[in-house]
Amino acid sequence: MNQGASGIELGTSLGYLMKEVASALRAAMEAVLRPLGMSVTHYSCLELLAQRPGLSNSELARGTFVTRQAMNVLLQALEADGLVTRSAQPASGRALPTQLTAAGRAQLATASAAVKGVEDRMKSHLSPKDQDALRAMLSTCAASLRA
Amino acid sequence: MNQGASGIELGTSLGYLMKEVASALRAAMEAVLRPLGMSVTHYSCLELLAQRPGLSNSELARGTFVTRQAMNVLLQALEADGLVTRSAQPASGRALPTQLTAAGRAQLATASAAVKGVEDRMKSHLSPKDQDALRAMLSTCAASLRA
DNA sequence: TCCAGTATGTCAGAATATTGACATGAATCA
DNA sequence: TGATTCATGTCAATATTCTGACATACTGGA
Repeated sequence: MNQGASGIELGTSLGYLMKEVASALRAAMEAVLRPLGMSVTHYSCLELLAQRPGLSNSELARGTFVTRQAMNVLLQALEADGLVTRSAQPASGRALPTQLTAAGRAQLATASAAVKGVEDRMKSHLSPKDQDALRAMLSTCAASLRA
Repeated sequence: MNQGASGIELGTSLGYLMKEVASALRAAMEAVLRPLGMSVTHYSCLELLAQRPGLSNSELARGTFVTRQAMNVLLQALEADGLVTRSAQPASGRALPTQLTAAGRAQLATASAAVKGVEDRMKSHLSPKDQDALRAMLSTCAASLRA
């Protein structure tokens, strides 16, 4: 009697569960990254850049799920700290390719190991088959939401 | 060769996928709630309050995954708009029970239907059995992260 | 009883992200 | 060619959330 016929049952809502896991994951990541002096977005940017060197500001923003304005502020800080470098001249259009420096790679190495520990803990009670199934369903959900 | 042995493979990382779905879900919710003049947290608070009347500020904060300070700011706005009422006297301790007003319930009804549409779209390509499996695995992940 | 530990509400300041806006460069098309 | 549309980088203002801090209220044990 607590919710109407068209309401959402929080206890069984996939959306609520998704938010719960995402929130717990973010909190766990913050807990291990804070001692390293990094935020989640900070780490995400470096990780993305390590796997896809040369990404532009806008591409990094999309890959880390923030606006390009927010990523721009972050990139300026990362560049000032000597963790990344941005080309002075655009290779094409206005996009400025970004690369990790040696210092950036070094900082990332520590953070990446810590974050991997968190992710391992998250899936510690899932069998490899379960993990594959979860991956597939999450991809399906993401695709459905984009449509 | 893009990442070290202990690195995270973004393309297959459950954590990254989770963030992707949560981000897409939040964006979709914002898209339908904005025309109604509500934010996601605003909606979440009303929904939680409808299903569990009398929750305190701190309990609402935990249920919507924000700090109690942020929820406090939101509750003051909701109260000023006549959507909720807070007891003047704590029933026990310092916790002040909160209730939805008729106006709050009315606003929630519209929003809840819109959000249900988003959630339905998200799971539109999952069978009922898949949905149960996804729920179970997400619960497992949340429990593992809390531990 | 007293005290340490925990939970809550709330204020203030700082950090972070978002929306809005504008100029620039490329691509598409009539 | 010229015009339109789209993507990008960036600045400014706003909004939202968080961290830090403090007082208050309950709880459990010495």
